[in-house]
Amino acid sequence: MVLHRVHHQILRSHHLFEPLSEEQMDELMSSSQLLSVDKGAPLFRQGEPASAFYFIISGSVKIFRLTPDGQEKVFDVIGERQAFAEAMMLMDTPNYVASAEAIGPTQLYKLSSHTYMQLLQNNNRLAFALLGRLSVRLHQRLNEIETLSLKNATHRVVRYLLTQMAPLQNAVSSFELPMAKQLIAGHLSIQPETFSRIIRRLIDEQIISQDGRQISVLDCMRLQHFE
Amino acid sequence: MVLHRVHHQILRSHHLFEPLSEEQMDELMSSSQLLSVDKGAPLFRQGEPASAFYFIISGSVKIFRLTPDGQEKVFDVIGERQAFAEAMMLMDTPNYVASAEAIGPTQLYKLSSHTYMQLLQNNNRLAFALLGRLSVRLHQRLNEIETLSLKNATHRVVRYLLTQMAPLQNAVSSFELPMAKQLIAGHLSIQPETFSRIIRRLIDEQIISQDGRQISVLDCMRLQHFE
DNA sequence: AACCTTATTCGATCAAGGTCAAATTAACCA
DNA sequence: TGGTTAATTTGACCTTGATCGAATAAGGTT
Repeated sequence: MVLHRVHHQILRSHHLFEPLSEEQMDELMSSSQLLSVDKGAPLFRQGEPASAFYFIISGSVKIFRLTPDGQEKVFDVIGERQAFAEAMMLMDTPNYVASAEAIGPTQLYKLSSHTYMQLLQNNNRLAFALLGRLSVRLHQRLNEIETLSLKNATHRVVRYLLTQMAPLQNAVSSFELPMAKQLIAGHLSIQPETFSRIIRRLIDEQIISQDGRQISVLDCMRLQHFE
Repeated sequence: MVLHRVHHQILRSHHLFEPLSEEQMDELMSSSQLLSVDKGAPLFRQGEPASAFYFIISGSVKIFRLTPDGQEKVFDVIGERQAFAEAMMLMDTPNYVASAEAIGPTQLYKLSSHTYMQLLQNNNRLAFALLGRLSVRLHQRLNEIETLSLKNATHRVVRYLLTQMAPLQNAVSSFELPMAKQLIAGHLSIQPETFSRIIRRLIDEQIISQDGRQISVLDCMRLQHFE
């Protein structure tokens, strides 16, 4: 019960729930369930009927599709205090368009799309919040398409590293890769081997340094203009 | 004036305008302008402040970005009776995230985002219509990302052809490429030469036939499983 | 129709990056 | 902690598709 109150606080700090009244919030929560899942646990599969969306309390989840030849294409990795699959509510297709799986031990809420949709009907601020979210997502996708269109793999990796350090304080220039290198490679549509080789080249050129999953950018200017 | 009435009819048949009352529609139209532009006319450029969205009466418009090396990446081609840049209204960034240019003589309405946003505030059905649009767009982008992630160029071209014939009647299997082959190649992130060669191979294998911009699919099954 | 411009096609060459095999390292679990 | 599995790295090789040059075809204009 105490936990629930903490969770309510966390949920409320998110765009999608902030505009709800206490009663509405309670209604939503009473139709939701808290899940604790292990690494690799599937949350939904592409094609399944979509009746819920999710909010992550702790851990992280990958959103992906399997390509015809069995390779997995990661569209997104969702972290703590973030929602996903919320766009599904509005889709004319009532089925998920991608699959979701925990990439580590994860605690998350499964929320009823139906209940949320009903709340939307009567709360214009809520509709606006959702509109805002969707347009941000759309923008993210545009950027991703641009990244994928970049000529060579090196550009893609460089751009990826730059986006990872973007939200950083100016002072530091060190960050942790948010997922296994395999997954990052998939995200950039290159092979793990190629990713590894490009990172190696950047290290050899003393543009970055690496300690496990920790990356330090030594020379940001050269990184930006690499190759 | 007669023209205007016809146009109103056309606009009203679109999701984004159907839920408006007559008065609201008049209000929106009075803050809009009808543009007639030639091929190549720029409508907006990436980075410009975004205060309007558009609806095409006739002709078509490409949405694109210029990559660092000057190549143009076409995200989308918008045709008759379709709206574009409507997602910009809600973006926190008040600037266009891509550029738009007519790819032929085009007649279109430039509509005030500000006015539309105000109408949104008081019309929940309108908000829902917009939400629906955005989620469709999002889905389109996901599919495009998947296409770009497909290993080889042939897969991309095949998939493109298949999506072009998807909206067709089952009986016929012939369609016209909606834009210059150059642009299609850009859309698929391959070179025009490569596109041309893949088409040639498909013709040689008697899977499709070509007459100018007209493509006929002779053997849909083999197309689907090509290579 | 003659002319000019742009788009498409084709051949030849070459480099980027995928594939396969194998070694090394990191992560996990009892 | 030892042992097992999965992830990462490296090397060698080879395919795909980009690039360059040039020919041909298709549109547009006067």
